[in-house]
Amino acid sequence: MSAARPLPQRKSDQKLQLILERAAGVFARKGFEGASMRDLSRSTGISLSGLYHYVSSKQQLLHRIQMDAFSQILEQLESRLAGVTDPEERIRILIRNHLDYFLTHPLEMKVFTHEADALVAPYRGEVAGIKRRYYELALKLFRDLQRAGRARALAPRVAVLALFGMMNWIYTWHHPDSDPQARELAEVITALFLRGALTAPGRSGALAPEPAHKNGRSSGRDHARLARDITHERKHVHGHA
Amino acid sequence: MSAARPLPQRKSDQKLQLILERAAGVFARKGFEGASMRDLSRSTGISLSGLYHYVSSKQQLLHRIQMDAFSQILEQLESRLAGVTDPEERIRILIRNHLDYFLTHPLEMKVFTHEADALVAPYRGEVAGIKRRYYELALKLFRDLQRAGRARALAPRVAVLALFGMMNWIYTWHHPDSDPQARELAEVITALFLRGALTAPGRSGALAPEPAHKNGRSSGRDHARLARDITHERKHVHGHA
DNA sequence: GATTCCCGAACGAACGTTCGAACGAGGGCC
DNA sequence: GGCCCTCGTTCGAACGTTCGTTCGGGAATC
Repeated sequence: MSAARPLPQRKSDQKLQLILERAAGVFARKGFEGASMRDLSRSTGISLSGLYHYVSSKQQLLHRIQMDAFSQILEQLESRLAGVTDPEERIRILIRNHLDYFLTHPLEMKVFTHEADALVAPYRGEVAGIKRRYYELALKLFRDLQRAGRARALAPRVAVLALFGMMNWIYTWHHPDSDPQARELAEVITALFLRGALTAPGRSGALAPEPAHKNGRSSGRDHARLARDITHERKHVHGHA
Repeated sequence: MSAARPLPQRKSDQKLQLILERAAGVFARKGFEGASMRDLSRSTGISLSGLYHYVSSKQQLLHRIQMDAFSQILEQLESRLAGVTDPEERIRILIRNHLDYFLTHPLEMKVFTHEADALVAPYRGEVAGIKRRYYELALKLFRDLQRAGRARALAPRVAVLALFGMMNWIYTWHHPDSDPQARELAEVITALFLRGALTAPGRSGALAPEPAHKNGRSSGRDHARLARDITHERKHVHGHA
């Protein structure tokens, strides 16, 4: 999982990797347009002009971050899908894979989710291409589920994009030290997407075809946590009370 | 529905309204940081310095747009909920109301969805406050559904934010002239959120407790449309082939 | 001695905002 | 009517700052 990306050998590769990491952080915090190359210079310790030895422009830097992230997530998904044939299980893998990458690379994920429109002419098309491959794969997965007679006749485009909405929106509210991790998050979203929030209408009293684990605490806790998250001023990164 | 906001009387109020509308458009197209007051000057026909007669700063302009949008959506929701007691129906109203506003004010919706973090100190808190009220209302609606024994024991915070994810993500892919309008969109999302994508496991052959209307066309159409949307270069506003 | 790495200084452009002067409509006063 | 003064409105020009990027020249490495 962490050895998927070839470790940088040469020293200059390491420095480029540092730049990419810090750039993802700076872009995530201030937005692509709001972040300056001087911010990045400060964050990396490399002089402003020194950055241009590794990167040809700010645009290319964003392009590189987005391409790396998408390539990785797509590649990992394809490898996890290999050999699995059950359509429902394949959807579960898609969700789990997306959230795994999301929560292990929150900065990169925010950048390629939130700054999808910031790229211009030459770079834009390339990112759009890999993004399309990803969405088309998801669409195919959903159609296979329908074709197997296991999914409702919902418009596949809307259903799939709604699913991506659930997942891609997470970066706006997820706090790693107080919110569920990838496993539980994937369980909730999978349950919602596949079976919905309602209990079966017939046997409304006797539920529990689902795991239903550790969710008795629908007390005031979530309430207070949500309120804090929505209000959260920009500074407080973690260290929750 | 359209007469909810008092029509501007005085001439200068009309001009302020024009500025707010165009600013929403400019911010939606270029992002808050990426848009300049000179862009807005060009878009309104008002001179750069002239804008500052109506607006005290760029930040205050964004603040005003976001507050107006959120006030309107929340106010309309509360009025639509009045008198309705069935928990499931109240959730349906929330979804329908959100999407109605979304699709009638796509620019404003994108601005307050995408630029939620662009505001700073004095303005930030106020927007956070009204946003919190909205999220807390949604959370209450979901808890009521659970308390009535009609919803699964999912973590309410995650479930509600997943629902908002489905809806708020729409601005990234929805094209008004080729995608479903609010009614159908609300139906799909409501169906997903409440009942999920899967058909009931027992009677997998005989489906159709849902309307299932006009979804026989799971042909290559959606596929092609999705591909186009994901790839869409910045220019092509409409006029789809 | 060539190549890679790195930086201080500067470039021109664009940014948000301010300033002072002009304009036009309106009202009281002669 | 003619006059002045006011007030809401508008603008060109400029302020100081920050932006992305470039350039020329040094150090370090092979």
